[in-house]
Amino acid sequence: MQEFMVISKALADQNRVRILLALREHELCVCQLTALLGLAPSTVSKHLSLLKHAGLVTNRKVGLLVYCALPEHPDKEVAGALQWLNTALSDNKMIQTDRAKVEEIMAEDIAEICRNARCRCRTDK
Amino acid sequence: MQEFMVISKALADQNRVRILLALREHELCVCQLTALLGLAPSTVSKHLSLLKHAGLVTNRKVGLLVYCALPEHPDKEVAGALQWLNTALSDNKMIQTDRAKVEEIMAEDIAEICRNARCRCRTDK
DNA sequence: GCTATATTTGGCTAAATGGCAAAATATAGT
DNA sequence: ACTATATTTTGCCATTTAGCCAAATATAGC
Repeated sequence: MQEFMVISKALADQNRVRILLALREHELCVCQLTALLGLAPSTVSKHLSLLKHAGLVTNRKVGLLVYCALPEHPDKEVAGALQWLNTALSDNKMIQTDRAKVEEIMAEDIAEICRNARCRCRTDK
Repeated sequence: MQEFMVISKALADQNRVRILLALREHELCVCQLTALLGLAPSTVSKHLSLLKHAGLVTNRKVGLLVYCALPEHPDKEVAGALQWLNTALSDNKMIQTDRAKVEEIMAEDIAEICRNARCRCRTDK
């Protein structure tokens, strides 16, 4: 029951749900997800840590970047959760907008994405 | 997306999940659910109001009693959620214990159940 | 080793949430 | 109308949580 509750609490946040659905299309690094959601990097990192702890996301480190993906062999609790997301939200407006935004992000230079994510709220040069 | 989030937040509490799984077997009134969970009636009522708002539960009033049940024709978001609960938790220990407890509750006199629910925390006669 | 950069961790604040008790509401029986 | 009783609403408190910034960590390139 504990495992299930960790998963259901992980799904109880819109930004985390958006992350999971974005990862259906592509493996994405933290700064790309930061660009998608428009949040502080530390906030996104915390969301990802929670999702990972729930078994909903896996990590792969490549140089400085941490790439996130959906698990390849999820257990039945996780698989059921992801299936629910798919059936309930595949045709959702916000998710479709996100999908388009992810395509833009994939097209851009990743260094540029990371820089923008980091400096998002600075006013000084 | 808003509807989905209401549902996912409704599932992010253990007691609400227990309610939903208990209702698979029998329609139950508020005081029977109160007896099952061992919470204050007002707390259970709040949980039920939330579940109802999410479309996960329906109400039927019979005299003084309010009977709760799973929806007969859920939309796809709700149906997917209930399906997830089923696959993830059918063989869960706590849920099986709850099932047994519900059988006991069904066997008892309902007036007695209600009285105990109401007086659960009084120390005086 | 030093610097740059992506991510994580820690500390903080504001808002949301789950719990209870007490009061209010609704309905049945007298 | 009055009483009893099942449920809901309201008000309160303690805990959790999502967000940010600043500091710490990890890795790559020099």
